[in-house]
Amino acid sequence: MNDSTPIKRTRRRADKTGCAVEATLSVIGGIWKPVILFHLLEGKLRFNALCRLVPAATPRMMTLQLRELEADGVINRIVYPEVPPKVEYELTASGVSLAPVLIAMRDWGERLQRNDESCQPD
Amino acid sequence: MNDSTPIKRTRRRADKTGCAVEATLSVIGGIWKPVILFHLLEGKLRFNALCRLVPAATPRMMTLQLRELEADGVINRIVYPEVPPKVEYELTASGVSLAPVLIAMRDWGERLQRNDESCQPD
DNA sequence: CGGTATCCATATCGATACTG
DNA sequence: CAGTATCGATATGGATACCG
Repeated sequence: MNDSTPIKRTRRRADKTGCAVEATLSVIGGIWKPVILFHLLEGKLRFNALCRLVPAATPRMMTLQLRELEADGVINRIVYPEVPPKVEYELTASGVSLAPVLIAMRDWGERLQRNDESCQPD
Repeated sequence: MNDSTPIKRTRRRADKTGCAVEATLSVIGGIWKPVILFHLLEGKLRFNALCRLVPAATPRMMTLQLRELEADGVINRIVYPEVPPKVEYELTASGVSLAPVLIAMRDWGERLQRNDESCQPD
């Protein structure tokens, strides 16, 4: 099943054409990115923990998304030099500042889910 | 029908795994969708007007995205039966309720742009 | 544990041309 | 004006296997 993102990395153009929205999309515009960030709002998470929280994203995708988020400065990758390996991901200050966006998305999604439920009981 | 049956619907499950965020993404999770919706916050817009506001999106993509947004009930497509053809798009109540998300995205994007600016003066 | 590399099917999207 | 059709290039993302 493919239910991944049609989204590719939006350009960083998001220029003065008036769309600051595009700028934001260039950072969180991958399907799993907002979800990942949302989970990280609650605190640091290890790679596998994230994979478990977003089962539809393969480890490969998780890595790719994580790398991009890191490159965009919204998350930190913390490597603990020990055996067995331990890596944690956490939001940077910039990432934390995305909270309003993520919370708004969650809120809206919750209402959507309620509607879907009443239409398609599962 | 290769391309006309496009854009895999991002999973509507957004289930109880805790990710209402995914549910939202299933609706606005197309690159141009948030941008389109954002512009529509200011009022109805005609097809070409939207194309002009989002130059990077080809008419083809614009149509595709618009159709999905319509199918997801966040915009209305109003056809005026006249010559020359006139079609307007407007947010539905559901679409309007996305405002907090869109505004949050714009706000965050504006700050990002300021940062980018200070790094890459144009 | 936390990845990475490769293969490969498919989806996505731009360009172009055409229509009612 | 507001699209649609078709072609083809490219990217996306799953599966699998393997490594430090």
